Amino acid sequence: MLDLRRIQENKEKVAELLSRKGFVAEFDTVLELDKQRRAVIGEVETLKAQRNKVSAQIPALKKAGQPVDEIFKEMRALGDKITEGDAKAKELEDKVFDMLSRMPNIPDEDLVAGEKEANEVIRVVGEKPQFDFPMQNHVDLCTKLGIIDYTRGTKLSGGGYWLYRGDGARLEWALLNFFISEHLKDGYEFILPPHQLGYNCGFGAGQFPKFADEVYWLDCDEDRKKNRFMLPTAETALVNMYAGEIIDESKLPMKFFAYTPCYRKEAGSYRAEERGMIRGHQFNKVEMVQYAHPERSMDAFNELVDKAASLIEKLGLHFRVSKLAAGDCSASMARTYDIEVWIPSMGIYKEVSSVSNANDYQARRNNTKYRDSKTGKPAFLHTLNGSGLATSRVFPALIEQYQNADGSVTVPEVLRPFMGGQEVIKL
RNA sequence: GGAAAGGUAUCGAAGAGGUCAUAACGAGCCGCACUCGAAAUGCGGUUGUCGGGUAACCGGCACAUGGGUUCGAAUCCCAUCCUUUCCGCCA
Repeated sequence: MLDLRRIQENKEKVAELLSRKGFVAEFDTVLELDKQRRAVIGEVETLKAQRNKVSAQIPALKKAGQPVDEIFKEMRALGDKITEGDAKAKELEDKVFDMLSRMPNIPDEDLVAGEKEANEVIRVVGEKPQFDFPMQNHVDLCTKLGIIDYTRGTKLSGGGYWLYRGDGARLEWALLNFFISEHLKDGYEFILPPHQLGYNCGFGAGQFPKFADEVYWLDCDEDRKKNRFMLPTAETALVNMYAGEIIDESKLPMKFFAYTPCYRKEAGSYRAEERGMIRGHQFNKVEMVQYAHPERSMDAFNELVDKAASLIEKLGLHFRVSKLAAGDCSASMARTYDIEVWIPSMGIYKEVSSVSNANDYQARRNNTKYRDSKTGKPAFLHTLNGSGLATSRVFPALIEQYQNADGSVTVPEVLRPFMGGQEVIKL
């Protein structure tokens, strides 16, 4: 949610920044509606003040045996006017709120305009592995090793689902355990949230109303606001934990991580190149979230980027970090860096982590505040999130980058403690 | 799923159509006093939000949520949500 005051004060600047996201801002209507809203509120409040004044005198008048019928008659007319004004104000308020809630977040000043093509690679770690034998892709490797069962996954649930089996399940679990142990070491609090969330969570995270069709809905009430949905990322849960609360400034930054599967429709986004487990309807992810003081959210952001990168680096995988152009950041985010891992068979880098700073965009939507020690007043805090990490790309990258000539796969050293010391996955 | 009770500030809790909503009474927290220090005690402070105003300040709203009745609602009525207890179900 954007701050209407910021729009009021600097319409052109905000419009320019939003245009970098490819969003054509039209503020005149909202501003005009808000002006009307304030005018109506002013009128109604004057009437209410008048009513309150008279109401306060009535008990005394009654006690003194004075006639009140005439006053009641006038008050009734006044009441009708108030009801009318309240309705008008509510209508205007709803319109303003709705319009504001559909606008994307303002990108940070240093982001360049444009889409994916304008992303900037800011760091490359490791090198593309060279193989002195015919390289296999992860689908073939996993199928031959019997560690991922695509056929039976499809049998159970259709396209976009798979089963982890045996050493595959162990490897997946080891990855998650490795991530978890690293976050615990860094002092993040481990959260296991519900996987089914209410509409307000999707709204607060900034994913609704725009992306409400891209999640799986439970229940069948016609009114979506009464239904729950399967979370598309743990961010949707974590970022709403303190909605409507005022957090003591000394508690910031608050650092959390959660493990959940992520459920996504991914309608129409399947491409031939995305075979195997690159894009599924359900994948495992450990998600990090921080609640930060606005003045220190950049520090939190850098910490999250470093954490995500260090995980993939410790796994010994070749990857790069990209600073996303404004248009490639999601609607809710002011700034996003992607960690992208090298998938040898595809010859491209695929996102394994997206680290973002929402600034106060999500906090405004779900009303999460901290008490500022300087002013003593509540203020919106900043929320940040980053995958740490999603396994659905790490797994294929790992299988492919660590493959051996005989079709076996070496287990990265950091994962061995989580796999009972196993060093290699083979038939 | 059924029944009953309930939802008021940081917590406990009173108020049961108006003169008690910043909201009694307890407790907590923050000052200050007393003290060598602490405890105890005493005094003072301690909601959010919206509108107007440079400000001091003025005003509106908020008793789970949304409606209704009324000149006036925490209080009466309706719907929804949630909590607790009991019963049922229990892979």
